[in-house]
Amino acid sequence: MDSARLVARRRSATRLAIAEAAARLFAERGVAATGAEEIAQTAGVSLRTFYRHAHLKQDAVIPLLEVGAERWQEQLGGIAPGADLRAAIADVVAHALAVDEDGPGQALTRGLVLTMLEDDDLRRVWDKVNGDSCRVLESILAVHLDGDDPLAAPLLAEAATAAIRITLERWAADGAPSGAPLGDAARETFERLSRWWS
Amino acid sequence: MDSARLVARRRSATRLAIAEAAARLFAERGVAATGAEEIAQTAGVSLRTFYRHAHLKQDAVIPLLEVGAERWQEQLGGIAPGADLRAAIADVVAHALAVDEDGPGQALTRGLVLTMLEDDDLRRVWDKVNGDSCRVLESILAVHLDGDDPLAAPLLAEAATAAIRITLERWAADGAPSGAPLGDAARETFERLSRWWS
DNA sequence: CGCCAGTGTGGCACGACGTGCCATGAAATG
DNA sequence: CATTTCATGGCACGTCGTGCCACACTGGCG
Repeated sequence: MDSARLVARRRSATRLAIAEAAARLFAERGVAATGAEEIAQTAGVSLRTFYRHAHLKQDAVIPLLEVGAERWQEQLGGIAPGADLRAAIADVVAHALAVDEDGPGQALTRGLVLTMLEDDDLRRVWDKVNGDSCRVLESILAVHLDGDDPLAAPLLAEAATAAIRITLERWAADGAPSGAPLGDAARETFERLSRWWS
Repeated sequence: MDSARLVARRRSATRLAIAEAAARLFAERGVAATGAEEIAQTAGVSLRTFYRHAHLKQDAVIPLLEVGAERWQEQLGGIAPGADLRAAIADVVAHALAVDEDGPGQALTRGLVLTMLEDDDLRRVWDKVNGDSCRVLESILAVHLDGDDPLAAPLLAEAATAAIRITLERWAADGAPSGAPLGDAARETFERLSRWWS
């Protein structure tokens, strides 16, 4: 029973090892100039194992972007049925980017985002991750407000993911966002995108 | 001098032939079960020529999504410097989806969007196309309103592309959008996403 | 008319990618 | 200790995507 958790930890550990090796090599030489065998060797796994965890070579970095994704799930699942959805989502957005504020992962994450925006292949991965996040969020929101407006869920999901994406892209490109914490910047962007409705 | 235009027409003709063949085969068997050689043969070109027009096998359908993209360019370029940007973009959004209203391309386009949303590989292409459109639009808008708010261009671009995307996805999935023309639906969605600022 | 760029195309070969299949080894269960 | 389960490794194989060269076509120039 407890073994399942242990196995899952080992799985995600190798996934992270592969992701970090891929991120480092991609940042150095780009995706096209990095062989899959090379990433696998750097991560200390076989080529076959590499492709078990990453369907495409470029997708190897995705686990690095999904840290904290499980936080979304529970935080969104814990919203009371009658609560103010917009305010609740604003909290989720702010909290999503407030993770490891000033932590050691800051520089690493920033370098990863920069690399993904510059490399043609990784930009496609960036678009896919954002698109998937938007679709997942929309399906979760649809449960909370089924009935009334069919556009409510898509628009709210779009506003939330766009706020996170735009904040991250500006942060990665322009350096620190004038000193304000990332979470607050994302919340402000989201509020600006969604303040017009109740 | 006129030859350049003629050559360009021949180029886009073969591009469209490849795109239509790919769209048909992808809809029938999916991307994974369709060989590149098969698409090339259906389009009447060589395998080498196919890969000259589509860097990736899945990207072969992109030209079908870019019809009318050049209309954006000139329409956006024709905006007066002092005009109301939000209203102008609303017109562009509405006009973009009003193209060949009730035309023969309606059913074809709807089938293509449906296929792209269902197939895992094509959904990545869908995300890429939308992301690229958003980035191009943002760079164009940045020229029109440089100076004041650095968030204005990203947010406006996001609202415009999201409005088009959400309208198209709902139209493809749920059938006709309760009788309203696509252009009007997209304009309404955009207004709703962007009405809060001047 | 003949020669010469420039350009789109086809054919070939080759490296890289991604997967199906089976064997191995380690950990949990009885 | 026997057995089941699961992640991994190794191998082979088909497909993808590209670099390179040759060919055909078109338009300009002496």
